[in-house]
Amino acid sequence: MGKLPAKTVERLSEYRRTLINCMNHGKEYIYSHELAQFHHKTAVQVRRDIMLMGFSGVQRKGYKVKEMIDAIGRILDYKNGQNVGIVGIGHLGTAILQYFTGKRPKLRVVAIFDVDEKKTGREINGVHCYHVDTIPEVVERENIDLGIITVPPEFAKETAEGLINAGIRGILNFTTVPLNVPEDVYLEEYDMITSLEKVAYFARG
Amino acid sequence: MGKLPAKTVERLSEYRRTLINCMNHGKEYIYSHELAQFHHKTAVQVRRDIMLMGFSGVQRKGYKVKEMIDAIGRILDYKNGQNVGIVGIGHLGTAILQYFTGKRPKLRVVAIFDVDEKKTGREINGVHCYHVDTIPEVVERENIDLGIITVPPEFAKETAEGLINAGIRGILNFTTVPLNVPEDVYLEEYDMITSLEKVAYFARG
DNA sequence: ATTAAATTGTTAATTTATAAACAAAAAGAT
DNA sequence: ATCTTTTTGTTTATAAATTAACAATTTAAT
Repeated sequence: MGKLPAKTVERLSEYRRTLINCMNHGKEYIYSHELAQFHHKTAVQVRRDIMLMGFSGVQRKGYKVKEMIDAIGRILDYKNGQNVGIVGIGHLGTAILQYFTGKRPKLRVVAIFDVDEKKTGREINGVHCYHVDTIPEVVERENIDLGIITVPPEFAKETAEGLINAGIRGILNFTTVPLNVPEDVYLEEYDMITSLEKVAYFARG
Repeated sequence: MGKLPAKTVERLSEYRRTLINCMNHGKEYIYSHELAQFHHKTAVQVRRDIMLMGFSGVQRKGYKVKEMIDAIGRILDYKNGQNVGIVGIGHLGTAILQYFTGKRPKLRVVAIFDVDEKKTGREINGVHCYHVDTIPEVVERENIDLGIITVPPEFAKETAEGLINAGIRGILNFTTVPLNVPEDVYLEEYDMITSLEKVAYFARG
């Protein structure tokens, strides 16, 4: 099946977050305009995204929450799940690790890496912490597909290279250093400073 | 002066990051295609962004790094700077705080807020930690324009309301809960799960 | 039953964002 | 000096994303 537009994928992920919350509150159906309001989007856009993923609602009743969660899962989740490794267990790495535990069963953080001997060899949040030097073996053995990089900027490049050589398929880079990856590795970069500078720019007249 | 497109503002912020790095390495001029390569963009886009902000380069030599940093500063930085408050000093809040210290003199983290008595009343990374109950006074007294929310999801809504009532102009929300803000408050939301789910989706065939 | 109101699904239009194209100018080579 | 190459700046074209428009359908009300 052909890939959906990146923007639609992002929104589906956001919708699912809200839908799960709705389900936990016992909500059975949801209208496109309700979902839209949560995410500051238009109802048309929500319906269009839903159409693109091949799901259908019930006219005059909206979308069945539980079914739609499953439908998004069929798009976003890989059959047996994907394994994730986090490199750099400082504050940011730990925040991400905590964030994930128990939230997305199909995205499992199965290993974390650091250089600090106070951390390596121990478990943090139920996940074993390995030394970064063991990335090649551990990525192979634990079948890790995706890497999250939260190391200090000066180690960003070599960390990425290590992960790529170990056979990783996707990288989420939180360092301030832009990376280069081969064509067959998907790279996503996020810089908090940019986000805040954007807020700062638009938060004034 | 009219506002630039949001995408251009984001890229200018990213360019500046790289330019500062170039300057620190003694680089005097940079070509549009060099800057483009760093950020996985096209040279045309870089030149267009530069044009939109009203800056000019030197033909056959490129852009003067130092001058361009200043030019971006005239766009992104507010005259006397803007003050920032972080609410929630868990791992994520601390990571952001560390990230910022000494990096952007015009974006000053002047206060952090928490409920934990082990943290309130003390200094963390050189910034005083206040109890969240004192947000109204501290925001007023310290002239805080921008708020970063890194509290547990169940407190996201009330935190935002508190900041808004205290007169904040912009919010960067890192919680998993979508917020609602009045028209005159700029809101930016970021969810790590969405980023990783996007990577997971595109990192497979 | 009939009508009115509400909501989905989809096509068409619009807007925004990106890329292509190319003139103009500067540097260097001949 | 003249020509060639390189790179900027800007316009025009293309592509992507969003919004508008509206038919189809269902529910509820009269």
